[in-house]
Amino acid sequence: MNPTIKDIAKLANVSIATVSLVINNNKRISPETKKKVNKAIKDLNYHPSGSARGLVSGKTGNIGFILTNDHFLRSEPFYTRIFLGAEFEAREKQLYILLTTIPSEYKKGYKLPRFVLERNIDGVILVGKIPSQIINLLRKYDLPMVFVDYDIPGDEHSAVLIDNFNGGLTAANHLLETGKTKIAFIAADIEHPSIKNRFEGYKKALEDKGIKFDQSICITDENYPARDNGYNAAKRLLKKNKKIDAIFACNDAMAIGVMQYLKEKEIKVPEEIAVIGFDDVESDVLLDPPLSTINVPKIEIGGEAVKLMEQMLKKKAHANKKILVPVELIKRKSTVNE
Amino acid sequence: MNPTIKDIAKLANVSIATVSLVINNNKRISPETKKKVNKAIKDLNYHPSGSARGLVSGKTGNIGFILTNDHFLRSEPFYTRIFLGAEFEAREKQLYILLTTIPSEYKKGYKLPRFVLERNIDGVILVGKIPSQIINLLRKYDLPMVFVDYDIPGDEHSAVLIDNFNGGLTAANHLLETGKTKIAFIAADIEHPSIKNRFEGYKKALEDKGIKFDQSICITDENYPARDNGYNAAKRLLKKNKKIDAIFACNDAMAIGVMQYLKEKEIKVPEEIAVIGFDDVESDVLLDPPLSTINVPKIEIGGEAVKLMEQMLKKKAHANKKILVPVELIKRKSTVNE
DNA sequence: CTGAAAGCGCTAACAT
DNA sequence: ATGTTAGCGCTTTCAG
Repeated sequence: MNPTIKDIAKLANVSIATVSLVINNNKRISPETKKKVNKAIKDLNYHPSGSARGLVSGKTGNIGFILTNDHFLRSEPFYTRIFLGAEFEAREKQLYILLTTIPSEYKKGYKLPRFVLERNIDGVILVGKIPSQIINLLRKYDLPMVFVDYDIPGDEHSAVLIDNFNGGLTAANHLLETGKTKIAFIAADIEHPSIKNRFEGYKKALEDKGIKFDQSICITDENYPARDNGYNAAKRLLKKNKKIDAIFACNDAMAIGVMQYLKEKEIKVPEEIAVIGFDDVESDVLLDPPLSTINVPKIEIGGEAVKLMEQMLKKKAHANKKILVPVELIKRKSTVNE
Repeated sequence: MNPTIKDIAKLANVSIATVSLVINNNKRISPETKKKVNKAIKDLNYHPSGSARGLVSGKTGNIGFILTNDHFLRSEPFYTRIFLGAEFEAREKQLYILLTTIPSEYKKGYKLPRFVLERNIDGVILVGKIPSQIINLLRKYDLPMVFVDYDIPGDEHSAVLIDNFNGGLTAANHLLETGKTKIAFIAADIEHPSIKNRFEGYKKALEDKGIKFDQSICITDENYPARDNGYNAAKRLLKKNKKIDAIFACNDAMAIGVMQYLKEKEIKVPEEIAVIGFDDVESDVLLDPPLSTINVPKIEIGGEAVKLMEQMLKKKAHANKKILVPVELIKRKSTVNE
């Protein structure tokens, strides 16, 4: 059986209170007893029980990580990598991440994840777009919350956000610099704040160069930002018979679909149509040609979310801190030859 | 504040013991009181505290999921998808997965993950190759263990294993059926049971066709089964100036590297050299030509591991049950034209 | 069929 | 500086 605090107390000839104080590094304990107790702890290979601690302190050392089903199941490892970054940072901080998914659409009768109901977590990280009803339900528990990649209005929450506006701006500027002027934009769910911001950045870049924004070469109503829909959007775009010389896809998944369509139609990338994506997922380099994109530091984002959460748990950060993570242009052959 | 069992007892006019019995579905409770109590539970939106429950029952409802660092950081989402499968199944079973990584190499002074030391889990799933010293440390805690994709000798553990032998056999047979006879095999860490079994399957297929096994076209000493090393292995293979007409890579990551090398050398796939991998990772279809492979049902494997764990926790399964998961040939253009 | 009471392992007043 | 003690919220004998 595992040793308990009593065993340590007995072995070290002190009270359990003293042991507890030593465990928690209380300063008002003499060096000798501290040493004595620590020796007993080491000798018995003692570790305090998480449950017991949790019961009395109300702290579990766990952080909930909530993702919608569709984000979780995306084939491109975008949110997965954010999770990995979070897990990595959590380990450093001696915390654990409990991951769970929720439905993408709220339905009546929906129950919150068990870990919030049963208080198995100290705080919750919400990643990507989350139904507002669920956010409201969650608000009733006074759990620290950190949003990731979802910019809901209001100021009473913390968030780690991607600099989507600048990303959109940079991507479009890059295409402009390579001499392209008829730049199409494709997306799904333009109401998503992240996508909207990318779109705004794109518009701003055009505006700066004095190029008139043309809604007719923008597709923003595909139903999900996946490969198929990228393929589909490219098809729709070219069916219109507009002369475009570049496509800026709101994410790499769609860009990959675009590339596939262009390859089928034997349209030269980037000479005839340049393509740029957004996210920088693993498989971009496998494409032919490799896909230019805007790198989003996914691992870091996960890490930042956990850091922020930890600060909030220690009351070192206000519950409304926002972190804006910069992005970076990655030039590959889908936009520049050589 | 969250309601406790006392609040329910008060509201329902019963003792807390009765409430507890109702929660745990004890049969010797009258339908009326049961109804009364359940109403109170619903009215107050009560959920028992995980910590309190854990403290007294010794059960946490959490399962540890242990992966080595390098597996975790692999760019191909293989183990990640097994994790997703586990998480998916866990949710069904009202369990939570705590993921953590451990070093790939054991070092003295290594401490087990906090969740085992602090008894935050009821059982542990070990995925991929795990240093034996760590396995031994873990054995001291009497936690149910399920191994995944790692076939350690002995019978005192449960495992979910991939049918690697048949996979290797199938892959090689497929190449043979397309008329290839000089089939190279490339791998890293041939001591890994999974890889060894793939190799054995390959050998068996050759033997069945009466083709003599040729060690000189097998490379089994690359240091890690990643893209770079696949590239490297292909290079080494072709430098030898042997006439080979197919390459069977021990996994897709290496196969992707092979494809890259062949493309650079302008060697036609599959006409001159056919290529087949193993795993069926997402990006296979993006390659040019798309990569034939052996599909490993990653999501299912994670799910099976959790199911098995749950059975063990409920004592419905012996602690030495082995599950062998079948694999499937996926024909794509890297081995067959048309 | 239900209740009283002990106790799981720990923390945090409060004493000394 | 250290010990005593009262719970934290629950399960589980044991009585009734």
